[in-house]
Amino acid sequence: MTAPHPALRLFLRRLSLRSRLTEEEQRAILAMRGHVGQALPNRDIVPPGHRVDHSCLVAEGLAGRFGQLPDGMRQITAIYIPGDMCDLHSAMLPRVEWALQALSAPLTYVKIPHGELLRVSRAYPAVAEAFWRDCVVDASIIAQWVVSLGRRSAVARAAHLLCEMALRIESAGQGTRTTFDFPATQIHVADALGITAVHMNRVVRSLRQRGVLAWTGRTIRILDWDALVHIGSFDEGYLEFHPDAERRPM
Amino acid sequence: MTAPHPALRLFLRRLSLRSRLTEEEQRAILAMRGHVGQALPNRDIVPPGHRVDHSCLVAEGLAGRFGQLPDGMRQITAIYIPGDMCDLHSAMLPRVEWALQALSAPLTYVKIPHGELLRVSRAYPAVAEAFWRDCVVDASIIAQWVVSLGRRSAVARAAHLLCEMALRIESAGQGTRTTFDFPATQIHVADALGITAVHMNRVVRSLRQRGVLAWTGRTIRILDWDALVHIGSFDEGYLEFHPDAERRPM
DNA sequence: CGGAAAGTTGACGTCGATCAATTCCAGTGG
DNA sequence: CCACTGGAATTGATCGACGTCAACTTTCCG
Repeated sequence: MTAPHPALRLFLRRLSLRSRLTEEEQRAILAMRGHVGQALPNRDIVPPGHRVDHSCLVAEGLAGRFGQLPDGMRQITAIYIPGDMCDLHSAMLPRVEWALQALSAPLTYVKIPHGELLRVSRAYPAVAEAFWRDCVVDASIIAQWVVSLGRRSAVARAAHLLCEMALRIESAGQGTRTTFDFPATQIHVADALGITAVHMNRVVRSLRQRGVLAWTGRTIRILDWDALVHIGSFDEGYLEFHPDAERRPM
Repeated sequence: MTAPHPALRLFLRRLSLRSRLTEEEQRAILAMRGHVGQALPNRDIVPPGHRVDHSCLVAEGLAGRFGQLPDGMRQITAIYIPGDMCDLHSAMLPRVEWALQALSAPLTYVKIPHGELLRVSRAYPAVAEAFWRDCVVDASIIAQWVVSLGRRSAVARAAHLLCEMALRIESAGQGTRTTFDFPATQIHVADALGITAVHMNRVVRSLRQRGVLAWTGRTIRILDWDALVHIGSFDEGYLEFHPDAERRPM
């Protein structure tokens, strides 16, 4: 038996942030088999309108979930970091209506067949609930994006997203909340915030000039965390860290 | 044994749109016990920042999930119709960060204890997956809202939402896609679309003048479905109707 | 060293916000 | 039966955030 892929350990770490799993359940998750893949930005890893039979686990880099409009405009509806199973939900709804693309060059990911995921989740009810809970956390994050897009200014939206990414990256052990690798372009972030690349640039400039942010190349340094939290009126509650003692199946 | 509440039958109907359940599993769902509640708009049914021990199933009327900002602005992140279990996800994450409010006067709902939901889902893996899938469908809808808020104009957003509500209401057996009861106010819809009530009114006027929509009192009549679909560049795929033959646990 | 993609900046236009009335309507009490 | 009331709907005038268009510069990578 070969060693599990490091990305699976990250995935287990993410699950363990919100769900308690026994040794055995953890072993079962780590034992899932998959195929490693690589991808470059601007080409679909998962194309919309098709049926998929596997979920993609980010191993290295960033991935984004894209909604497309007939006029060519696109909107990112989720950003995934290492340890995120981008489309765990496709195990329940295998016909997908969105696209998955790399936001970094390169992106490394592991394709886990739905068969593996369902086998483990059906063998261990606690794993099924951990997967279910993971999807719920994803939905909770998307709901916050709705709030941002609906009611926050462009600068506030940017600040909020940066806070979110900082904490998620920190909790995944991929950096600290004030200094982390962020290989996406301003264009990608603009597509996530629902603004144009031009305006995104002005937003970044504004945050830079206020001495809140330093964003050079692929690294982001947050120089004034409290200010950023304030600008984005950020409240980390929705990220749902901290597993709950009562969440074990009986 | 008393008869199950009619709302439970609607809920089962909703689940059955996407998941296949055996007779026994269906009976187990219908056997869940709950307490009926009523609510008026503008008062929290579920307040944010608290732990809940039950999920709310809409029986009659409309409910909305609200995100709140410090400055008092609010954004609706989901609209629920009869048969929707508003916060089924709270069974997995009982500490909620949003509020639930009535969008109609009155709203009737059934509070189902998490204990009941978890008991049934742990007894029947297929039910657990049906619940999981239901949450995934909710997330899929929210993701479309992100696309709307990020990249569509106000009129397009309104048209898209109306199409969505029409199909959801039709599939719940509460009307047809062209004529249905919609007891929410323009203010509520504005809060869902991320625009002001004033502009919402102009949007409605525009759709009315184009002969697409008639919205009088609590009834909506869509006079030109194709036009509405076109204006909102609406594609119903994300609503995920039609259960899938391969979705049964083995 | 050359080319493409990303980043950056300015000028100008527009969609939707804001402010401020006014009208409509259901419910309520006299 | 009618005045009264408060929320919703409606409309106009004005303003500002962000989009659009069009350069130009920097960075990256072969």
